[in-house]
Amino acid sequence: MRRPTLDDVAALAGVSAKTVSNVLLERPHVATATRDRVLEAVETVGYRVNRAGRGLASGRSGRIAIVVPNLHQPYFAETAERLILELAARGFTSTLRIAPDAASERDAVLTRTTADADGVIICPHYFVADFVDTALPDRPIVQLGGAPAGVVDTVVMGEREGFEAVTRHLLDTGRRRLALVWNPFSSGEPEGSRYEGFVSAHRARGLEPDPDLMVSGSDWDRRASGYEAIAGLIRTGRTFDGVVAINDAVAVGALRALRSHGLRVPDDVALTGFDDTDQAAFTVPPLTSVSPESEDMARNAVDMLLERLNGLDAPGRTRRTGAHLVPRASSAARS
Amino acid sequence: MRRPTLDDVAALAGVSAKTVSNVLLERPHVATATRDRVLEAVETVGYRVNRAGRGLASGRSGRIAIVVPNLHQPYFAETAERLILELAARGFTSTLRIAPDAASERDAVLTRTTADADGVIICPHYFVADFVDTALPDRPIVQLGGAPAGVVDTVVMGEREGFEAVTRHLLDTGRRRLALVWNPFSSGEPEGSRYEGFVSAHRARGLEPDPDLMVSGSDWDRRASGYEAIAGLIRTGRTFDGVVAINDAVAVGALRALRSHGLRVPDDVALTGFDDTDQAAFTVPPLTSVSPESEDMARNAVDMLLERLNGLDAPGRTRRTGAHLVPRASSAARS
DNA sequence: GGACCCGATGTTAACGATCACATCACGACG
DNA sequence: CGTCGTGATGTGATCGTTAACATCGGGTCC
Repeated sequence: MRRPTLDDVAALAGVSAKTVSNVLLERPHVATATRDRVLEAVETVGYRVNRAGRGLASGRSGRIAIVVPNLHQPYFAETAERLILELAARGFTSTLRIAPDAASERDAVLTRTTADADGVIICPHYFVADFVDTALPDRPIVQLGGAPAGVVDTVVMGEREGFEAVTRHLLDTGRRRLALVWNPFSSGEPEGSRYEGFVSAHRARGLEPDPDLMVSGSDWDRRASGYEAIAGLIRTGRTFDGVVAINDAVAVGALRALRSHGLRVPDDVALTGFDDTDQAAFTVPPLTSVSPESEDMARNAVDMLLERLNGLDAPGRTRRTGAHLVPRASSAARS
Repeated sequence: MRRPTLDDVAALAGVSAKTVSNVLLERPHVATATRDRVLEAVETVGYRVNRAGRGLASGRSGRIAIVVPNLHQPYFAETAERLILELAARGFTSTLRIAPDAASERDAVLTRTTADADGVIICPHYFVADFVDTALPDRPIVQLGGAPAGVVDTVVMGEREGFEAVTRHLLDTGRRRLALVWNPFSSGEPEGSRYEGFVSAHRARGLEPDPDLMVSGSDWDRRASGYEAIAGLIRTGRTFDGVVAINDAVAVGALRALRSHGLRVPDDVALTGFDDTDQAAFTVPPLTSVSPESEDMARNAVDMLLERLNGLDAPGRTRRTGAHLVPRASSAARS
């Protein structure tokens, strides 16, 4: 009951192991009759390739590392899910690395851990691109939703458009004093473009956002942060009739803060999120959000990675994906 | 700039490759001085083991496959996270397989896909243990939260106690007519023990649950199912003052149904979930739930798997973990 | 009709580690 | 004082696959 090897298949098909290998790798120059015979033999003996042997001989593992800060935030879980499915469709295995802090993110990317993996797709939390520039990694890296950096490919989602759309939506349904709730780690570019969308939508309507209404909580946890930010606004006596949250998690926290301070959503305050995570549809009231078209993001990320694996040598590229408003009850117009 | 191999390390340390290997595998009978010298050499040349080579020679990949139906349901995402971290702590890599339907679950378990993996930990959705018995897998399998089956090890969470606790909690805070909301796939054992807990808590108070209040929705999606179940109860004119949901996802759907039908939680109806997923703390109102002590579950699952990998040969074992009530506002006593 | 080319397949040698076994030195013990 | 046991290390083979190159046969081209 030994697990069958290439040689077993070869013997049965009456060819050499190399030919079997050629068939399985879909190499050119294999006669159709031979291929059929080999494939049949594969079936008969129940052969399955030994990844270790292949990996050793080819220098490739066929495995991509996906790095996320955690899986308990729906955005990361859903993104990881999409990536895994997309990679599987292209014949790659994925290994999931959880990198909750900057050090482990660095670790995961720079081969220290996850030594075997032909490439890395990372949803960065801290990733400031610094360490990628200082210590050049030895395999392709694609960043999903971070600030474009020198050497790595980046997929940026339609943050500017998305925030513009959601802000416009609120302004056009009669809201005038909009709060913007960041998450505490917003320092880099991407949050910048979110901010831009927020501002430009105001200006397009001849309005100017109130700087006093742009806040963030301090907590690591995004939802707690959203709660804290809104609680802070209320405590300091600011008034507002709409809240644009930087993502759904922050919005969920904000929602709870609004309710526990007696503000009704959407009657007193309209609320919007971003990412259109699964949870958005099931909050009470359902949360208006922006869908980042995550299938597109995943596909683009994998595309870029595979191009690199196929030998592409170029400076870091950037691809942009779209985003569209998903209106729900949390931002319904006041009756 | 070739990646350093065992031989490079050996040359620098003045020993043979085998000795280096012995050091890295922490084999006995290595002199301390030698070990130190080798480890220093490893550091100097920046050696990292080649998993493919090791895998080929040892017949082990050091990788465990985690199989979940999806990652967008918080319970699965959080469970996967725990498992990954637990495995990482024991020196194992994880590969995540998403198996949304029965066929792919079967596939993932029976080596067809995921050929390289020393073992499998599966959070079953459909898993009826049937196929494991018919086609004996060639590597250890641990089931997390399913019905105990013949050949595979199983971790069952404290479902009976948990449901008993949460039901008792509702009864003791004055609720009398409790609905039980299943999810549509509840046919097997584990749901049975949930049911038992629900019933036994009633009996312990000299009460009998009303069969008309035990319902499930039909939708695949658990939340939609919860929504549907409650909407159905209300539509058919049943009255109840408490809802025990089979898990948090179902509870979230139920919560939305209650609110959209004008029932207040907890004033009109108390509501409880199960799993204590991250989302429970941030619903409005926060959701009373039962924590399955998931660290324990993950640890037990990994423990059992490693025992098998270390050669244990025994019939399928079952380990039980605890569960405790996490009371929140959704089940607060009426004022 | 001979040189050439190219498609199809086989041969040999890695790839980088571990395993089973051999070897060696040294102290203990009868 | 020789034998043996044991701890420490080295030797050679081996894992299953693919890469590089060789080979072989038959058709094409001039």
